[in-house]
Amino acid sequence: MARPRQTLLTRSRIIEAAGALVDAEGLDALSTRRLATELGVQGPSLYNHFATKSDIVEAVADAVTAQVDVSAFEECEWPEALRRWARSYHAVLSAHPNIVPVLAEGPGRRPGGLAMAEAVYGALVDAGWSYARATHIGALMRYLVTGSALGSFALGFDADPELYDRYPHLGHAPRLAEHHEAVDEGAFELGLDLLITGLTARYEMGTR
Amino acid sequence: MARPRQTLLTRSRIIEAAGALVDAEGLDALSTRRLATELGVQGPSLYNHFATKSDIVEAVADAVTAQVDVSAFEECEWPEALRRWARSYHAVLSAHPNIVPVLAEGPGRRPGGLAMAEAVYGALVDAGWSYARATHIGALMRYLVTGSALGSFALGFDADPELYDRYPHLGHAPRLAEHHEAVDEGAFELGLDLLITGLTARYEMGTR
DNA sequence: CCGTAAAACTTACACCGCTAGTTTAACGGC
DNA sequence: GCCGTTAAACTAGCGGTGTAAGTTTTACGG
Repeated sequence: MARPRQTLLTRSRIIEAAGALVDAEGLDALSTRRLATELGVQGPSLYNHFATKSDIVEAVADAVTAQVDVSAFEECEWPEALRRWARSYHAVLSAHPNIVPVLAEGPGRRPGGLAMAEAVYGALVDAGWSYARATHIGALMRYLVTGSALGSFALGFDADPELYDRYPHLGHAPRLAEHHEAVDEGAFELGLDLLITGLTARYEMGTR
Repeated sequence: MARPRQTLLTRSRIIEAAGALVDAEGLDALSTRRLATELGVQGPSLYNHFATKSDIVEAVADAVTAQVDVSAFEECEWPEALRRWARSYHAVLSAHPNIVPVLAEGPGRRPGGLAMAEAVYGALVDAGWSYARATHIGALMRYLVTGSALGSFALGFDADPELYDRYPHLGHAPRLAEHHEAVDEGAFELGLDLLITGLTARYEMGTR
């Protein structure tokens, strides 16, 4: 086959298939040949639409980031807006856990990430926070959201019970895996509450 | 060469060389052949000492985790102990940033991580925190430490200034890279303070 | 002293990201 | 309506990856 009468590939079709593959089988399953097969095409054909595999991964990551709802910053006061944004962010990452390692490595220059940073940073600065503090707050929220989505803390302890015999306090650890979703949710919500109430207190004290 | 008169490889020698290689050139530079060359040996010889490459990486990660100082939990009240532990954890990860993605994926079953979890969880439970809350707090601290070590937030914005023209609030973003260490430190210290003062308040209110 | 296990080796397989060059179809300009 | 250019698929192949298999020689325990 040479150039087909109707184009087989599109950037968006590639991103969609790559995202589905990552969601279904993880980042390691995303190879150029495998992705091409999924699209009914040969491996190198992808390079007509993306310069590198990394660009494809970045595009998938950006598509996920774009799903985060930042509308709260236009509708609410900053504390409630932060809360709603963080929950949306958290929900999106929970729906696509396999791409989280890419997102956690940094915002990069993905347009979705930049748009999100713009919304958060802008709202905080407009509310009166200093540039430095607004940056810190944005970074902190990112730590909380990506941390809780990246490698479930509870799921890390799924090994055989005898592994914990030497650790007197970790006796319940193997049972953590059963409730890992509740544990991760609980930690996230606790962190969200501590951060936002703490920030609100500082804000009202005038240390912005 | 067949079996040498004196053994060339040891698990600890391999771990040391792998750690140095990762520190110097990043995770991607760690290939079995490259590591073997560094050790004056052929690639597959490593498999006499480790079952998989992943086991080598895990061992490196564990060696890093083992450097974290948890002695504060035996010497201080829990809030100050959390603070000192988190700072030690943060310092260790800052000294070995290239291995952080592995650590951030979860505690796994690495003995160093388990020992750390045991110390933290045990101290919190002994102080009166419920099992669930102690777990949440440990997870939260991990989010903060790994998040701030994983992909510097500030360094993410190193691109060309014109990238930010469309984002009115991100005008200062390119200059973030200059102060990225201060930004990351500031976010970490702010988060640490917010979490610990918030937890102290809850503790004194009796909601443990 | 000898059998066994260990620690290095060589060879090789299947896969990886990606480059180069080829073929053919679509598109814009005369 | 042809025609040069560009685009989108192809095939072939390079250098690299993790690792399995089998070989050789040495060290060690009975």
